[in-house]
Amino acid sequence: MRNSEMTRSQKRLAHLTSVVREAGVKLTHQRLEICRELATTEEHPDAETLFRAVQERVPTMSLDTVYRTLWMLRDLGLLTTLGPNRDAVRFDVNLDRHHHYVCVACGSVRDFESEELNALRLPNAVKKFGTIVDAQVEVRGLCAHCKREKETTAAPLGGGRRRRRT
Amino acid sequence: MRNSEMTRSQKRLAHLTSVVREAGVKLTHQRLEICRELATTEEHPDAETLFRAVQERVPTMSLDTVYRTLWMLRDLGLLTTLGPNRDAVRFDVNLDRHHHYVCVACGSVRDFESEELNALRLPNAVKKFGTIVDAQVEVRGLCAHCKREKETTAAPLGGGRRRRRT
DNA sequence: TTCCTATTCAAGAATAATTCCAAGATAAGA
DNA sequence: TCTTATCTTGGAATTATTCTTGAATAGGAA
Repeated sequence: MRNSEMTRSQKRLAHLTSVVREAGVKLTHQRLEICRELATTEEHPDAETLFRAVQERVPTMSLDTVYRTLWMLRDLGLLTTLGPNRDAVRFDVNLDRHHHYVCVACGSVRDFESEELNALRLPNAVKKFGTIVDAQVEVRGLCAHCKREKETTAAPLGGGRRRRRT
Repeated sequence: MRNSEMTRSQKRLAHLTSVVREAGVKLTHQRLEICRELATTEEHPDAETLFRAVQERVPTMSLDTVYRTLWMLRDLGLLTTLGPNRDAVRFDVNLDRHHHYVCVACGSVRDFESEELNALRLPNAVKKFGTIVDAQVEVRGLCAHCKREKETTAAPLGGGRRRRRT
């Protein structure tokens, strides 16, 4: 089968599995099935939803494995999470129009303002989804502090997500 | 004191309290202190952080009150939460450059693409925060489905956040 | 001011997402 | 096949958030 004949989800699955393998991570039955599920979804599922879907094919699947696999895939750059990756809901009292810089490592968020970004025009397709109350840019990156930290201590893969409270 | 002489945080506090009052919501000691704390912060705190800060001035303050007050303020449009307002972390396997439409009511997320948005230029100030791996637009609004729902049933204020699983 | 009462609060129990732990399985190289 | 480092599981542990219930109080009325 030539690449051009593969469906979108087939391509995705091939990409997922090849990157996992190349990273030297064992491609277990469980992980393969999770990848399969991820490859076909056009949604933004949570772990529980994936768990339930995969469980139909692998009845012994555990929720913990789903979580561990998802964080591992994230660490390999194969998926992202929506919003700042956090333990708790965070509140924003800044009522002025502004945008966010989110550190993908520690979850800290910095505000910034930009007339140019405020003026951005949205495609018409968006209006079909529903009403629009706000549009803001979310920039993701590694903040200066975490970058320094990462250069000194290399964390292992799939190390979970929680930043323990101190 | 003229308005122009008020500090940013004084203005914020005045705005918070006046909107609360006008909404016919009792401005209790606890709520006032939470507003005070919110007015001074330039961060994006979680409920626990606010709780600890306010507790120094009001030792009997309960965490539940902080949560209830925050949701109430959100319902009045005085603050927002970061990211899609959710119970669980959600994952995004779409590796193509894309943007999100997030429903503020049900938390559903739709992807959309836009060459114009992909090309947006970030202000230099952002680069000082750290490295940049991605920039995406997050449009918030009320999705068609929730809009319809809202027109038929009006929910009370401060009704919490959780969408119970069905 | 004093009283009334709907609203609000505190404390702890309940719920639910996510992670940890210990012991048994298994992928993949030799 | 054999070996072993890595993985998975089920259940227990954590932790963010909400619920419940009886006590407290803001703000209007007398």
